[in-house]
Amino acid sequence: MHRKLPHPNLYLREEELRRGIELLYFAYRDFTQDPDKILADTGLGRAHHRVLYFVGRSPGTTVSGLLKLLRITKQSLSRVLGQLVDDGYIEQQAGTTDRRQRLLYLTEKGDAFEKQLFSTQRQRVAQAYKTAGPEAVAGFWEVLLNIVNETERETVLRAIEK
Amino acid sequence: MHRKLPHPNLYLREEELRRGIELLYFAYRDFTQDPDKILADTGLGRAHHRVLYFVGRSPGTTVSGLLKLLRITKQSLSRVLGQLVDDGYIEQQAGTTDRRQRLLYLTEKGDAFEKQLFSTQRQRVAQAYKTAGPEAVAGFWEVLLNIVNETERETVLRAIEK
DNA sequence: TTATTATGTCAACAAAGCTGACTTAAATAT
DNA sequence: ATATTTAAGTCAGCTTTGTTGACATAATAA
Repeated sequence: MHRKLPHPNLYLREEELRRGIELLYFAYRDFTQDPDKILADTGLGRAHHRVLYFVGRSPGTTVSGLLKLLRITKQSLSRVLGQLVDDGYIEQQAGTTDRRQRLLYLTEKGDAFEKQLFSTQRQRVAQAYKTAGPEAVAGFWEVLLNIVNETERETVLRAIEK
Repeated sequence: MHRKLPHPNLYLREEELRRGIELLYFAYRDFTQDPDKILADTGLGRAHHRVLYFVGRSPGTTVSGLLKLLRITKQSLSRVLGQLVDDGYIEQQAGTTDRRQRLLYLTEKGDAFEKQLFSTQRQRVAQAYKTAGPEAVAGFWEVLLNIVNETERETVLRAIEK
């Protein structure tokens, strides 16, 4: 594994920090483009994808759980979520212990669509994992996790907060 | 270094792919928030930051170079770039060999502001590099680079296309 | 001389965020 | 019991940042 390592004593140098920033920017730019292409044909956008993704990842999550996770306002979420419900991608159920809550679930249609969107990113990420190898993947996770706000790392590892 | 590795034969499993997707999303979400806070006080936004960043990174880049790099339309760029020029963050010089080109440079003011914005991200990324260690950083770069569109990896490594 | 290229501009529109004000129903606290 | 807080939703209007389409100017290339 003759992988280029950042110099042990110099890995905080500006050049290496900027490389990380740029890679994060370009990787994010390209990895969102796959689902965006599919979404363009439906009436939905990237914001809808996020909601589909996280509801699929954590069925039964609540509206306020999603709000915290996505860090947007309820008015923004409401618009997007309303469309997803109207179009039959998401179902709402009143909470059992707290009936004010709306527990969110993907419908079959929503599940199928999420899978379709995921499959494009799956390919891209799988190819990257495969090319880079398991040790690189572990490093990738570790650095990204440490870039996330410290207070939210636990939440991120659990994928979603209910 | 008892780092958790993805299982060699199973590293393409869905769970591990979704972990990568989520980490990318959350890391991006949090690492953009630092400069956004500063930008909120000026009249500028994230789009302006990107232009400042890449012009600073590659002084003398052209308008069309930026357009390809950022993958936005010239009308979008024009609005943002125009404000940066009007506000004295960026200077334009006619190209020497091709006088139609506008070569872009940060002014002193622009350079100072870019440095201020960068410093917030620098801290975050430096801490993550330090915590994760140099091998992890190498893996982080390698996976991210492989997530970028294959046709643009060279460009990304050169930071910017002129 | 003509066509193409680099840049810029006007106008209109869309996605997705925001603030502020207000409502309803259910759960909690006093 | 009553009052307060919480979860969710709604209406209205605004901002940022992206998009199309049409057209203009100056410089380069054919």
